[in-house]
Amino acid sequence: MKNNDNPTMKDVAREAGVALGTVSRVINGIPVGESYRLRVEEAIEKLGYRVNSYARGLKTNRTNCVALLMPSLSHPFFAALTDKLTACLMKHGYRSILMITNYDPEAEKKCLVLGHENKVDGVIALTYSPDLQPDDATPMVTIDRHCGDSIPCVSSDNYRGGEIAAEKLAELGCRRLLFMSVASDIPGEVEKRGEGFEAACRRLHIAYEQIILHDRDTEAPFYDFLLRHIREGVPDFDGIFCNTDRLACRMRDFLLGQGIRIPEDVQLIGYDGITDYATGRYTCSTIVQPIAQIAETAVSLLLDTTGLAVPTNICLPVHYAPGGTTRE
Amino acid sequence: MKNNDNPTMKDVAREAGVALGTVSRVINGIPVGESYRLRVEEAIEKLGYRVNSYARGLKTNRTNCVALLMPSLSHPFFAALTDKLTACLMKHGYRSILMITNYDPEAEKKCLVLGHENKVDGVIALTYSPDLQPDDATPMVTIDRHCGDSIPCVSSDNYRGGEIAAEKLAELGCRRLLFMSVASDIPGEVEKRGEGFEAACRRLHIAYEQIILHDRDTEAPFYDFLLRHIREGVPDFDGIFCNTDRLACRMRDFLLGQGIRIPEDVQLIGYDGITDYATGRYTCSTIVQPIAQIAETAVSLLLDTTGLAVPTNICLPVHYAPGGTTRE
DNA sequence: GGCGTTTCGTGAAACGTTACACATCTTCTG
DNA sequence: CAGAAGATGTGTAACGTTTCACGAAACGCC
Repeated sequence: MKNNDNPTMKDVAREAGVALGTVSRVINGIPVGESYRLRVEEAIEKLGYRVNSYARGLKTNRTNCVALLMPSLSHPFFAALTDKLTACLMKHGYRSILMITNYDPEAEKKCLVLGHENKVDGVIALTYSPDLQPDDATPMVTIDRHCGDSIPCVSSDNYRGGEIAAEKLAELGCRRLLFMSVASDIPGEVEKRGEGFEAACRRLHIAYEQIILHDRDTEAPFYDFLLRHIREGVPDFDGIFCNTDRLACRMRDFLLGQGIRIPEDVQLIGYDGITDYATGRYTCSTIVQPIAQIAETAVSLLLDTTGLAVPTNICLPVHYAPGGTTRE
Repeated sequence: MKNNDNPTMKDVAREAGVALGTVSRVINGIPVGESYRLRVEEAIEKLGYRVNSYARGLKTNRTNCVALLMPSLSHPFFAALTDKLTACLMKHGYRSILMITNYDPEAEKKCLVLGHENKVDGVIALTYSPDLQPDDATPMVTIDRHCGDSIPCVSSDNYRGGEIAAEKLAELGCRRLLFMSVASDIPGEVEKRGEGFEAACRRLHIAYEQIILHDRDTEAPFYDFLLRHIREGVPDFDGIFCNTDRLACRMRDFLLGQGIRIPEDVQLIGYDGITDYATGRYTCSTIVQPIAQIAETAVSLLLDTTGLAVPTNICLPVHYAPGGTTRE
């Protein structure tokens, strides 16, 4: 499969006429006499030597690899998060091993075993088990789900996000609100969006209704629900909060197709701040999650883990971003 | 960072009272006497032994890791492809190391070096360099871009896809077509969609115009273009072909917002077949790429590489899928 | 100018596997 | 029944690094 005549440190040492240990020190940036260093660097250059991370990993028990557990990449939030996580890890000199779990706790466990075998230095998981535990002492950080006090979790302020959505809709003059959401069977941080929304509605004395689905694969019930609530082109609601931009975008598309004007007839707010769907010209209003910051926080939480520090849960702020108009 | 008292094969051997080699054979499925095998398996179970892939990789020079070079995950096609590739690789017992290149040829080269150091067994690249070469003898497969005769490339039939789009629009009665596209500076397979579209239009004697952008970051010129071509609510075009679903979806959203009916006033066809945007109720028509099949083909092309077989370019068929209506 | 102290290079011993030569024990064959 | 041919287990030498004890040279100090 591969012809394997890659030069090793030994070859470099011979070429440079120095000891093996000296080559190692040059490579690892440990002080070495100027003339030696130059000779070694020259030899490395000449031979096209590349370090073998497997030999290094075996010896040092550190691999510079982090496992990323994601339920799927077809949801744009996960894709964006994975994108940022990978970029951020690379910046820190880490490689990311991507594992797709399909929302399946069993698969998640298998991935952790695989990660253990692969000696990853850490795991960042967006898990759908209530209590995922690292397979061994590998450090782990979760996103959007608490998995016990020993595992730090980073999320954005979903509860507050829900509140903001309701407040914003109220501010825009809406009085009959609808909350649409696809929820996980095991409630995690994400489900707090609904709680926050509900609390704010109650506090503001605004009528609200909700439709919550547990099936990720079809949006048909949403359409049916909306159709039932549109009488002669006028919807029962004047404000809708969707718990993802993707959902908001589809509902918007549907409503526009029904001849309902947005935002004139119905105000629509999504959630996530995915630029694909929101925060541009002609796009949805949204509650923006600081995706890049979530990724950075997760990474630094993971890499700083000293074994001594107390695991911290970090909750990052969200904000409202108005969408563009649909008319010019 | 990690307490490291993981049991090794030596521990297992001692526990089971057999030789090291025997443990190795059990683990690797090489025939071993029944009683020995049981003893070893028991010891493995009892100690919670896990193979150390770094030791194994060092010895065998095979790592069961494949590097995935992707320009970004924020485009849903790349995300979906990465999702499928990873799933497919996992099924074959391979792990995928994800590398994000940001469409940057320099970054791509660095990723290949990183891959080499990490001793990946192969590389699957969606590259934006015209001539990406593997850093060493590592097998490589590209997607949607030919990088020389020695490197197999898998893509779908973009030229035909463009043709189909034009034919379909013609069939639906359209006579003034528009092609909208975001194109790469260095034309790859993807740019053939436009060629096919153009050729078909000419062949069918249908008028067409096109707007091709080279900036991935803004869609403003598209909106401006459309606005210039809408006179008193009536667009100059009765059929639009967008070179991605994402683009089609945004244009559709915009047109609907302008009060233009789809598909009554304007027929719209996207490209990719991303379920997020197309092929559902209330969604765009599209040319469907067989994403899962592309992923599977790339993987099997990569893993079957024997060093002897002639590199093959594979072109998979695409098909048209009608979108849902916007009215009920 | 001897003597500690620092600086820097050397060589060998790990790290946890696999693979291979060898030993041992059966089984077959003429 | 001797000897060849298979099974099957053992022990050890790699794989390419890092690390560490050691030695050699250079330096400063009273």
